[in-house]
Amino acid sequence: MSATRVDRSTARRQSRRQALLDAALAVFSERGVAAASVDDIVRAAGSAKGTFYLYFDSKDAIVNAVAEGMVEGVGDALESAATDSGLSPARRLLTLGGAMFEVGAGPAERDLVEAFHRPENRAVHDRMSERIVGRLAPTIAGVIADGIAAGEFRAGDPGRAAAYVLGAFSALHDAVAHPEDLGPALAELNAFVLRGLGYEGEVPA
Amino acid sequence: MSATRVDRSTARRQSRRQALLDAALAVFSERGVAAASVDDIVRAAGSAKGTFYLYFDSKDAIVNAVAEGMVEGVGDALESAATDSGLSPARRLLTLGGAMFEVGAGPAERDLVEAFHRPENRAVHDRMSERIVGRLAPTIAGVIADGIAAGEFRAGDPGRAAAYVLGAFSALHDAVAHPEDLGPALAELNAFVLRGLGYEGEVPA
Amino acid sequence: MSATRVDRSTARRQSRRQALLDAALAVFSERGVAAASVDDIVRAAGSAKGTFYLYFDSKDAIVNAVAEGMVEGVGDALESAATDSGLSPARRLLTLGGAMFEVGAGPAERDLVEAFHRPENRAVHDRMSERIVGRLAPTIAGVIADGIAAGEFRAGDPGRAAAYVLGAFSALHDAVAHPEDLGPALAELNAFVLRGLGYEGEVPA
Amino acid sequence: MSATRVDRSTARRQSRRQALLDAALAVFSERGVAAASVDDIVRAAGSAKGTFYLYFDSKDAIVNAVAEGMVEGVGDALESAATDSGLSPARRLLTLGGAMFEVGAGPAERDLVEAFHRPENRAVHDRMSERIVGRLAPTIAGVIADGIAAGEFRAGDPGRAAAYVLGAFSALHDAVAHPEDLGPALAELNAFVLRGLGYEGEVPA
DNA sequence: AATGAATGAGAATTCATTCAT
DNA sequence: TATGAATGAATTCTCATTCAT
Repeated sequence: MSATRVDRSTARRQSRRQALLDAALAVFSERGVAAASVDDIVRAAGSAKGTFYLYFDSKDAIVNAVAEGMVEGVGDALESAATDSGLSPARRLLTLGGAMFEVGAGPAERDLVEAFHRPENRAVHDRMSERIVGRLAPTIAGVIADGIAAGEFRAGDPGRAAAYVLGAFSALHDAVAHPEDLGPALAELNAFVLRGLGYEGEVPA
Repeated sequence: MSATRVDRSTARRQSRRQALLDAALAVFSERGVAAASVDDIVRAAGSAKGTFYLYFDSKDAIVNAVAEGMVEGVGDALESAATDSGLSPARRLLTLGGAMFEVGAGPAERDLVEAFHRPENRAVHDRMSERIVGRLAPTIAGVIADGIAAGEFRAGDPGRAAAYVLGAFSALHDAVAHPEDLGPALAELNAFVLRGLGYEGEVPA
Repeated sequence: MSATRVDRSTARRQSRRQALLDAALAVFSERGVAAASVDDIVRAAGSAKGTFYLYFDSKDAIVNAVAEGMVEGVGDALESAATDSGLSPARRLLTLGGAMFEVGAGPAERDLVEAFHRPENRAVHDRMSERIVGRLAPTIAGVIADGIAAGEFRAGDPGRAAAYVLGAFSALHDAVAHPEDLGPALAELNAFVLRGLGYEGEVPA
Repeated sequence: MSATRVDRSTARRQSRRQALLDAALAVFSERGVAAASVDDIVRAAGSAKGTFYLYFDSKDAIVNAVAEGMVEGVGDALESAATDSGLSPARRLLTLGGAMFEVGAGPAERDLVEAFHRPENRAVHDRMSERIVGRLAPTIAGVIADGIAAGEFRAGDPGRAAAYVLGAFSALHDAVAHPEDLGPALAELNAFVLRGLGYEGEVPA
């Protein structure tokens, strides 16, 4: 009984928190992060200002939480993809790139991605990029090192190569003007990256 | 006489404006753009707050002007390099990349570049990147198109390829941890980019 | 049966109330009254916020209740001492002063007294002082009037004299820097007060 | 010319500041210090909220400034009175007491004094008392020590005696219910204090 | 009785911008 | 042109109090 009540209240607590996160996401994409006020967020979430501070210590905290939320889960998936020893380094790299692109591209965040391209919203975008990049760079460097060892890639320093690969991957969003271009854009990006690393085989689909 | 006076006052006007720009640059690199107040800027410039608004319409305007100032000049140099028909597309591309890296690497702006890598300053960093990118992307796309036509490059859509190239170029700063790594890092980047575009010749130094 | 149950629940009710009072006392002495939030109090009491309002109408109410609690009991003792017709007015006055000093000097409130000397806590200190003074002033005035009638004291208006006496008594805390000074300080205070009232006999120990 | 302009602007600056101080004084006496908001103050001063922060760093700063302002000047007068070697210690002590009573009793602060007796306003009252007492206690102790040396007073520790004297002095406000009682009240207080210190001569008028 | 999540009015402070001099 | 005092809307955050469970 007590457990049930706790569960229920935990559930409600989580949904409140989630409602605030969702609202923040929405407001951030509409107004940009800097311009978004806590007032905007609670208005969108339909809760009182005080409630906000029940769940987040500060505005900064929710910005981080939003970014965190977008990175969360993806990180693990990426790493397991990257370390899947059953695949060749080239494949693993592409899997990584694909997964990376998925970040923030969930059903509800579709238009957020679009919104992040407006200059005033770059800040969060970058905040997330930093987290992702910070987490991915070593992983990618590892895959590249593997590829070099396997004779698949030619590259100088794997760490630096990882930076270039990430740079190119990050540009995908900029390269895709219309959703229908995504397929070709991704294929071209894959080819660009693999060839850049000295891969000479066929580029896997 | 009148002309002289106007000139002199124009000159003074320009130096005032420049003093504000310099001050803004200094303050931005020290505090970050968002945290920098107009007060900070005028204090650093040694002028009154009202004076600021004589030269700039808003704080936003000076941020743009600072970014503009950093891009200014470089743009033309880049374009002329990119369109120098005496060079092969591959060479032109690398020249472009090198020039791009110079942006904001002048003597006084050395630490500004460093500062722009601090997360809170990403906004301007991006603002400038956007301007540079906005200006460069078409140029690069043109060079790539030339390269494809010349049979030097293989690539799908030149516009998208330009985005990837720019992405990789932008990552150079991230890749270079210590100044002495710049040489190798640049060489590797050049190779990465040219190979990524399907270039099969020797990578020019 | 019913009576027993009521008693038991009354008892529990009282202990809850007391727990809140104790917690408030503790929090007030640690943080100061203004800085202490209802949250702090209920956290210290181990009860829920709503419970607080079951026992007290407002934060203000518990502040008064804490003050009341410190005065409570002492008041009666003071009055009976003051009206003990077996003693001379001078003695009765000194008894009063001694009793007054005991207020808030109980075992657990030792550091509270110290805390009340910190400027930010003056508010409660005064709140209590007011209550004590409000209750004592007439009593003291009565003793002084008795003393005048008995030819022991010389003073103009007994009410005003009572105020001065209370003022001097209140200063005892300020006068005692170290606990070991208390003895001499009290003796000097007694002498000061009695002589101030025109008492010319030997000052009783 | 420049000097004149500076003077004028300094003058205006000072008057603005003073207007805020006056407004604060008024608001404090009406609402109490804790309940008074910066909004209340600027509304009363007829200036904008930002202006407030042009002159004071924080709400706390103006509270201190108000207290300071009330103490200011009086302090010096008190000390010079206390150290006027042409007077006997007894006289010097009474002069001190009289001067002390003047604090905050200026023309415009008349009702402030009254207001300070309402419980919620005790905080500033105390803030000022502290400053005054902190400044006066050593001075008074010095006068008492002089009096002991001169054979005029009998007292144990001059420092402790000073505390009692200050306590009694402070009670004057409490003793005076109606303004017309001030004369007799003061005379009685003087007698109380001097006798308390063992003074056996005639109490000076 | 007890709980604690929710409330929302209100507080202090900041800062881009204006304007009288 | 230059000044800098004045402005006030907007922002973040607090906390006493309420109320559904």
